[in-house]
Amino acid sequence: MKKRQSALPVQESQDETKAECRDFIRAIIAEDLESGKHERIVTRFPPEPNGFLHIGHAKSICLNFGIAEENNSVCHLRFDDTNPGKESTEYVEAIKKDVRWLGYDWGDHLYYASDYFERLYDYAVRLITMGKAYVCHLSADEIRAQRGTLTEPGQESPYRNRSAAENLDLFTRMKNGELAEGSCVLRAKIDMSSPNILMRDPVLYRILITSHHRTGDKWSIYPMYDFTHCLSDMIEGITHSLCTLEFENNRPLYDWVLDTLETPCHPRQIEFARLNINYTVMSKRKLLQLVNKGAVSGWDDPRMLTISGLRRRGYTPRSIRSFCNIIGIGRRDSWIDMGVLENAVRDDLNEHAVRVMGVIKPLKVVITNYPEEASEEINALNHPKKPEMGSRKVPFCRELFIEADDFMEDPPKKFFRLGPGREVRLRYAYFITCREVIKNDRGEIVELRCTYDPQTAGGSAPDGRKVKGTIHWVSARHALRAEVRLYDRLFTAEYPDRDKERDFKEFLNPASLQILDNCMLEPSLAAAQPDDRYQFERQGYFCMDPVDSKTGKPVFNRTVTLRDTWAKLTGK
RNA sequence: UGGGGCGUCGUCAAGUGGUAAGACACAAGACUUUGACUCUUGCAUUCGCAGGUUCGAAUCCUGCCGCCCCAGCCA
Repeated sequence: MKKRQSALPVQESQDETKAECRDFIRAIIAEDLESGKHERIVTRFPPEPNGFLHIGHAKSICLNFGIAEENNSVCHLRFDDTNPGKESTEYVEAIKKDVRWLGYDWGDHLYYASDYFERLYDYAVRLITMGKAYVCHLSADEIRAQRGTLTEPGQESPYRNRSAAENLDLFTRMKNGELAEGSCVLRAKIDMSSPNILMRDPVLYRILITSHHRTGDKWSIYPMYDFTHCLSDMIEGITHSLCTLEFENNRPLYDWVLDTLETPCHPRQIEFARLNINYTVMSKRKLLQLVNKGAVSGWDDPRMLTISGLRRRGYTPRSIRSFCNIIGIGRRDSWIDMGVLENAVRDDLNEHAVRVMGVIKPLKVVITNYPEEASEEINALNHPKKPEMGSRKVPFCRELFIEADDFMEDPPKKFFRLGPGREVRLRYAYFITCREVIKNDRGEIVELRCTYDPQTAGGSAPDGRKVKGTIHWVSARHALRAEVRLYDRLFTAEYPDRDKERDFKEFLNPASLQILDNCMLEPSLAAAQPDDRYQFERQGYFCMDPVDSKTGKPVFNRTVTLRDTWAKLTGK
């Protein structure tokens, strides 16, 4: 028999999103601290500014900045900007904004690999002098052809054994822009027969006659990742260089550069599994394709799992940190269900979001026994479990809107909402009974005629009678018109990029965005500010779109629905 | 097929020789003026498979199977 322990009744702060459970990386760090190997831990988050950050980066950010926080230390933000053709300051600024928004602070530890170009060049010269690097005139195709295969060793370049002096001269001319792009590269002299293909004389520098977003036209050669990253880590005194699993093959090269150069310190590279979430794609390259193709409105489209998309969708930084904490750090290829991310926001918003009433698909209701010109102010709680969050007044009058889905002419069993002759409660207001269904020429329901019971003010009956259903409503006369955008997953396939035959874009979900133009919200929402988040009771969490909202006509994005047992039951 | 990794519930994930934590999902029930929230209960005799060592193995050994990464002048 299996015994499950129930959750411990530990009271934790709502802001507690730090990892309580120690992953293998934190275990290594704790060990290095205890053994005295390091007195202080320094980590870094090193994005290339060639796109916007996504939820996968958030995992790395939470790891690196989280470890720094836990150890009273610092995490550097370093831009790995060594490929000028793809990078821009626009991306740099977007990345800084996103890291800050997530709640992390790099203090004055903002760095750029491009700041190290001069020193990197000096290290390259040193390698050449040591006879550990050479200028190679083979074309890209020739280098590929001579690199060998997974099972066959590579061929040594004919340029491999020229003198250091000659190499130095050539490398200087590369630097001075005297040589054409593609005419030659600087290569490490390691081992063309290494079983690790990355060690077969990897390219260290290439000529790129491209202007760099920070160094302009100063350089005509740019260092490659494998040469730059380890040295940048070393220069900054990084103790633990955390990266994703696909860089595992690069680690011997990382170590080779630092060992060969006999650098004063040698950061330890540790790899962890990158984040995968189903029904979406994660790589910047693919996200960029969606942006360029116009499949989404931009990097911040609320359907994108970019940090900026999630922000616009209504996710809170706290919910993203909590998500990163929940999924953990490991070395296995894993796929996280989209539902885990959604749960993280739900939990957070359930705790903090103000409740309001909003009708997304309006159906008019006329309370026939309510005086024509009358109206009243009904008290409504901002949060049912948190009286300290206060209450507000919601106007009520003869004509209202209710959710079209809350009425069925021929309701099935267990349908607790409105139907002909049925009585339900209007939240915080009165019991109403449906007396008549009005249809148009096409037979569509356009209006309901109901009566209310004045005795049930506030929503309870003095005679003690119960109603099964409580529905939300908005006064027609006072309603604030709004556009509401409902989002569904961006892809129809669980693993859109797993299919080798078909392009991932073929799996785009044509119904991922639904725009409802004629939504009716309670008037208190007129005070909503861009990015404000609410729970529309019985519907979900919504946030005011900061881009497309206009005065008098706000746009609300649905962050996530509420859990809906009824929909699940009816198979919707 | 060379090298490097990884295989514990549907999905994540603890566990590192002493007899399978936790979370999500799922199921049943309670509560409910949100079919929400909350609460209660259930949910791996078994750790990719097969052998072996041991009083005792998810943990050690051997063999096999499966999945991921590497042949950019990307990062």
